[in-house]
Parts: sequence; C-alpha cells; structure tokens
Amino acid sequence: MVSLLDPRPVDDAPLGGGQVDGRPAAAGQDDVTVLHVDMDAFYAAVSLIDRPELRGLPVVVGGGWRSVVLCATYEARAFGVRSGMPMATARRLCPPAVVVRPDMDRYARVSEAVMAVFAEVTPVVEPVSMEEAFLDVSSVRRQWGDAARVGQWIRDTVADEQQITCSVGGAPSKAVAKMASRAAKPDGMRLVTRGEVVPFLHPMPVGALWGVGEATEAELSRLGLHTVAQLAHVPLETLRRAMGDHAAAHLHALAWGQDTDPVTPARVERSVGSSETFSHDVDDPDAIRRQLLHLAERTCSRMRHGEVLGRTVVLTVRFSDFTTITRSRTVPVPTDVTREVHAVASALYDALGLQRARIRMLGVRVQGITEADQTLVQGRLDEPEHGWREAERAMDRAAARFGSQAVRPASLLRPVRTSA
DNA sequence: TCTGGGGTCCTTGTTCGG
DNA sequence: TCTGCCGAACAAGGACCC
Repeated sequence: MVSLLDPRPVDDAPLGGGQVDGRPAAAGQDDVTVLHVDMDAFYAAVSLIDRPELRGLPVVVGGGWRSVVLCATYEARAFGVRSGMPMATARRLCPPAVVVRPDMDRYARVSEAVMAVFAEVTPVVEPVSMEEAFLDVSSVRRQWGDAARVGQWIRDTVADEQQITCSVGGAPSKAVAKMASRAAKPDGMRLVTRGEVVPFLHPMPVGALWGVGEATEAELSRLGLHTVAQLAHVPLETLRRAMGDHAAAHLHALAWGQDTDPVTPARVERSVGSSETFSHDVDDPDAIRRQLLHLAERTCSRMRHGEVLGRTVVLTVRFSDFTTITRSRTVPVPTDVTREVHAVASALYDALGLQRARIRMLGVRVQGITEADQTLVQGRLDEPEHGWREAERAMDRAAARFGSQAVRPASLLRPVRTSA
C-alpha cells in the first residue's frame, strides 16, 4: 500500500477504501463535501511537545487561581476536569494534575502550520479557531479521492509534522461534520453520508447539537424534548411559541441535519475588544481609569495593526457578585485612536454613577468595524495636522521594534493588578 | 465549583426621521 | 400642525462557541 502521506494524485496512488473508525469507509461518500478537522486537546498537546516527560500524566493548561481551565489532557479529563472549569475546582478534582501556563505564541505557530496542511488540500478552508477548521472538499475528488482518503491524509500529515493528533468529521453540511468530529474524538475519523445523517443525529441528546448550550437545553427539556429525534418531530409551531421564530426554525432544521451555511474562507471581523479580570476586586476609581486606558490601548493597537476602524465603543463591567452590565455609545467618526476610545469608555463608566462599587472585570470592545483604507475619516477642526493617530502609529512602530513595554502612556507605568 | 478572554449572533426595546 | 406607520440605527442583554 502506498503511504497515506503521499499527496500524489489519486490515479498514481492506488489505495483501497479508507479506514473509518476501524471499518472500511462506506461506499458512496460523494455527498460528504465538508470536513471538520479538530485538534485533540490542542493547547495541552502542543505544550507536551516541548515537555515529553509529561506524556501520560494529567496535565491542565491554565493560569492562576482566579482563572479557568484552558485545556486538559485526556488523563486529566478522566478526573472530571473540563475546559472552562475554574482552576481551583480542577485542582481539587485532580490533585496530581501538572499545571502548565499557556503559551499562545507557540500555539499560534503550530496552528499556522496545521492550516497550511489544510490549504494543500483545498483553498476553501474556514478556520473556526486556532484548533479547528472546516474544509470544502467537494471539488478535490479528482485529485485526492474521496473524503475518507483526504481526512486520513490530513490526520497522518498533522501527526507526522506536528506530533499532535486530530479528529476528522465529514458530512454533507458543516453542522453535521462538526458533530461527527466530536463523535470521532480522540484521534479518530467519522464520516456521515446523506443517508446516514438522520440515524446519526436522532439518538443524540439535544445538547449535542451545535449551538444548543445549557440554557437552550434546559428550555427544550422543559418542553419534554430530550433527544434530537423528539426535537425533530415536535410541531414547528410549538417550538416557535417557546423559542421564537428564528431559533425554532434553526433548531428544527438542525434536528433534520439541514444546514446550508457554506464553508467561507475569509471571515471579516465584526468587533475587536479586550477584557481582563482583576486579581482582586477593585473599587479605586484611579485604578479603574488606568485599566480602561490599558484595555483601550490593547484594543486600538490591534485595530491599527489590522488596519480597521470602528464606531461603537462597548464598555463591560462585571461586579464582585458576577452580575455583568454593558453600556455602549456610537461615535460619529470611525476611529482606531486609543485616546478617543478611552475617552468614550471613561464617559460610559462615569455615567454609571457608581459609588465605589467593587469591580471584578472590565472590558472595552469596539464594533461597527470597517476597513481603514475604505473608510473616509474626516479630520476634526480642533485636531492638530498630525494628530493622535499618527502619534499612536509611531508608538506601535516603536513597540514592534523594542517591545510592547518600551512606549506606553505615562499613567500605565504604574502596574495594574490583574489575574493574568 | 464559582466561574477567562476572545469572539458571533439574536432578541427586544427605544428613538428618530420620512 | 398633529398623528400614525414604518424602517433604520442604536442600545442592552443573553446565549453560545472555543
């Protein structure tokens, strides 16, 4: 048998049916047009590349006591540790866990290399996050063969080049492909042909559907709907009354595996933002103001780097009791200027009229994003000819050359204590 | 158990101009 | 000039995803 790593066109590399879950691949995979590739325990797996002595041990990737689990190895998951769980809980559930600090730069580099593998198969790749992507393989059959063959080549190549494993789901649509990859985890492949979609979906609990979270699952459970089959057979009108037109139609279609959302290679960002939890709740207005400047700076710096402008500034405030509010304001002229975004965020905060409330987390987000080179920005009459935008771009250049700490607003030279 | 940080999308209510 | 209607834009919040 020819190596599965051989990317030769299919005519030159004769290969029998691909193995799927240890079984020969089903015949008639012509309608498996979408693959979903998902790295297994990605952050943990990448962290273990550099620390092979930790292989086989329960490893948790996360920050300090006030943070949550970013990722856990399958050994740690056996103790009940899950992504998103508070670190304190994870430590309690799994005392022998080795805690590893995240290294986002390293993850980004591995992710880039994995995406490059996908791009060898098809130009129609839609990255969902660092660790997963959808691939439209409807037009690569002539060169690559069927979906099983493509999926297996990806799995082998990623394992070979990056020393991490991934799972592949394939189906006629994104939603089902996504659920198929979840069913294949870890380190497996599951292809669902059009004829298999309904038998695949219907025995599952409703919570397994992509887009059904805790709240929706509880709402469906209240209606006596626990499985996808029950959801599929409930009258649409009943669902509409309970969940609203849009959600009802969406869920009903999903329960029958109907999803026409195409694989979209380039997704335009709709908002850019930054938020941070303080290491201890804060009520000092001065510290809050400095943190807002820090968040505005981080947000706008990313916007300038991405060459986008935005119009609506959203302030998020989370109090010590975890209640969270947002306030927003739309400015007349799109901006990427830290000083302007900070001014709006501060004004929104002041308008809350808080009397030394204890704040847990602050966030600054800018939405209404447009590309800078396609947006007419009218200079203000009171703005100097070379205004703040130019000054901040110069700061960006200095930061790129000498490090992000080299040039900062003076008020940020005093440390702001956060959980990071 | 006690809850991060980055996002997207949807719903509902309000305001405003034609 | 006033009223009602409609759609767009805005604002706030919630659910969901990784």
